[in-house]
Amino acid sequence: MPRAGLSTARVVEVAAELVDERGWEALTLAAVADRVGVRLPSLYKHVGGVDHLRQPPRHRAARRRGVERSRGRAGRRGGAASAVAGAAGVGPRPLRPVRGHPARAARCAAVDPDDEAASAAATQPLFGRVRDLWAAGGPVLVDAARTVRAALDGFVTIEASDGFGLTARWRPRSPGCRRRSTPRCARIVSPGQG
Amino acid sequence: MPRAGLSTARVVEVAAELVDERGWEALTLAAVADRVGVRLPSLYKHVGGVDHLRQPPRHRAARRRGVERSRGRAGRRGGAASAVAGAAGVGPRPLRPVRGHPARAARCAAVDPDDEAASAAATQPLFGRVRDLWAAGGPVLVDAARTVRAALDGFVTIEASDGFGLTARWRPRSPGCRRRSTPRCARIVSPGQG
DNA sequence: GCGTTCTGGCTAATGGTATTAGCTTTAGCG
DNA sequence: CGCTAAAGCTAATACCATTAGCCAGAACGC
Repeated sequence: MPRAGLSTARVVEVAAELVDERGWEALTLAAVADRVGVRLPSLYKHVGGVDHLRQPPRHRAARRRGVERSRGRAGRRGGAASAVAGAAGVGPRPLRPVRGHPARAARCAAVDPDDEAASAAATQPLFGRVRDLWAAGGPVLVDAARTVRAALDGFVTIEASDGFGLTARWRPRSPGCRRRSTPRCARIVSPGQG
Repeated sequence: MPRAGLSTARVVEVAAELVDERGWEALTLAAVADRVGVRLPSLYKHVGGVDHLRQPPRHRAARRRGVERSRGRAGRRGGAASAVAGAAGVGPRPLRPVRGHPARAARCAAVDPDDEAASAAATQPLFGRVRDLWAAGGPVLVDAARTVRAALDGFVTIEASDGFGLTARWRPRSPGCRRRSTPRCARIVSPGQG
């Protein structure tokens, strides 16, 4: 058996590709294993399970960066605010970079809720955009309505599911380290037309 | 075999109870069947499948009501705006009624995206609340940050998954009517700490 | 260079899930 | 009563995630 040369990062990356291409529904270990050219159980040598692949990555690093930037450039244009907003694609051409890339979207949207500075900085531009659209009225109001509707969805859903609670993070196996309990992962169904 | 006297409405209702009590993760046909006192496959006589139970209900009716109200009371305090906001619990005591009731939350959040009037009316109060919190600054800013972060989550996620597209709706079986393709249901993982 | 150890693959097995097919019983109606 | 349609049921299929345990290749100490 030749080795596939996998790593945790590689598996997570392929999973994200899969989600971007075929949506969250298509994210199964079988699909990931198939794509990296390995049998399914082999993935468990690199990731903790399917939940691991569903988690948005690296809050801690993002948090540190966010704090640094917002300290240095508070109040200015640019900095953490525009950086995160730019990453999420919120702006004149909303969501260009994430449209059709759900995994990337999850990554952008996942700001550490405990980091007030980063959270505030991340979302201020969106807030401003909604306000402007709303004030403008007319045809643009449709965009505003949709934006705020999405806000309501996210707000209600997250509050109702775990109230911005924390979830445990998976770590690679190491000797003497038992796997901890399954992280609490709330799922919502995207509200299409019912 | 005595009959359990089920109906589509009853099954959906029990499923919602289950979600409220134990979360979306616990919503399985087995659990629903157990709770209504019936074997699993029997549920297929009443619902189209598990996706049917996950869909937020009754956009059409909500839409009609929303239009009527927003026509009659546009611009006033109350009306559709405060009705939906009240249902969602957005206000001085945010989300009281839905906290711990994810199914109810999904129901509240699911406004027909095509109905601009209803959508706008539904979400205006949330928008106003965020603006006020933001303007107030200080400790309340945490709430504002979290609220807007949730907005970003919802916005980005929905846009990325189906861009506010429509999904098919399930109907009870009838002779000569084949089941249509599975509705597109995007799931997101609630962004806990990563 | 050789043997040991660790790592990353594998197969097999378990138990959960949704779904369909086809049978049986019940309820309702002439 | 007898027929029919609906509402249960069992059985079977085909996924899925997860764990256990085996085996070969790579890395490392001698």
